[in-house]
Amino acid sequence: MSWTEERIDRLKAMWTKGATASQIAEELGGVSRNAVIGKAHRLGLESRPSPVKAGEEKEKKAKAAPAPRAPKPVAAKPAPQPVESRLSAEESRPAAAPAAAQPKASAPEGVTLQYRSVGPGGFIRQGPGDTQAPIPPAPPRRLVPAKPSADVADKTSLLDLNDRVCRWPMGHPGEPDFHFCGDAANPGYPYCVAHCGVAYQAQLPRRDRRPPPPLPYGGPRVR
DNA sequence: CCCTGATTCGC
DNA sequence: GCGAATCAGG
Repeated sequence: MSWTEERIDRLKAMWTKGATASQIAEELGGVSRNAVIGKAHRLGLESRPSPVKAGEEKEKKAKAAPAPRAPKPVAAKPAPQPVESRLSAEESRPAAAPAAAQPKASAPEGVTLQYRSVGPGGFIRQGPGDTQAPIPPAPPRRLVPAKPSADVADKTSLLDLNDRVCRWPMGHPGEPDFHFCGDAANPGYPYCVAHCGVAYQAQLPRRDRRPPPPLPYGGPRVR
């Protein structure tokens, strides 16, 4: 691969935007992370927080008489670039829960079991044997203005669940109006079609995705 | 180990 | 100019 103007522009844009060299290399394809870094420097792109550079100011030319470090005399391999398709576990996993963070609060007494939401319908049981400090029940909280009396009346409760309704949790366990979606489940799935779409987001390898037409390159990457 | 960017230096 | 090899920190 050669550095066409187009590719250089992309490199510049992404580098400026803060993408890592690895990400840029993947995005561009056909180049290594090192190639990207090398090119970025040759282009005079401003260096970004480097782990190594953090502790400079010392040594400088502290090359008293150390080994001039000769690279392997052997010719370097041409890097076949097998274009292997890899999906990290992160990327291929069903999507994360709508929300899972539990605010800290003082622990009430007499509570022996706590549940922590870790995903749609998923819970991590925390028993007495667990070393981790018990996570107190979520105090009442609202992400949106409370709907005064949007009661659980006609909402799908835990007892209403069966394999024909969508079990996508709405709200958070413990909250007064916590319920489940309850729409007709996508046959074979625990959720309705809409929530399946949220839960199972197949992620193609970055290089196989359609390049995001407008900058900035698909926005913030989740990590 | 993984990741990161910086640098060197043969090509 | 290019980028693999290497370094070095997190």
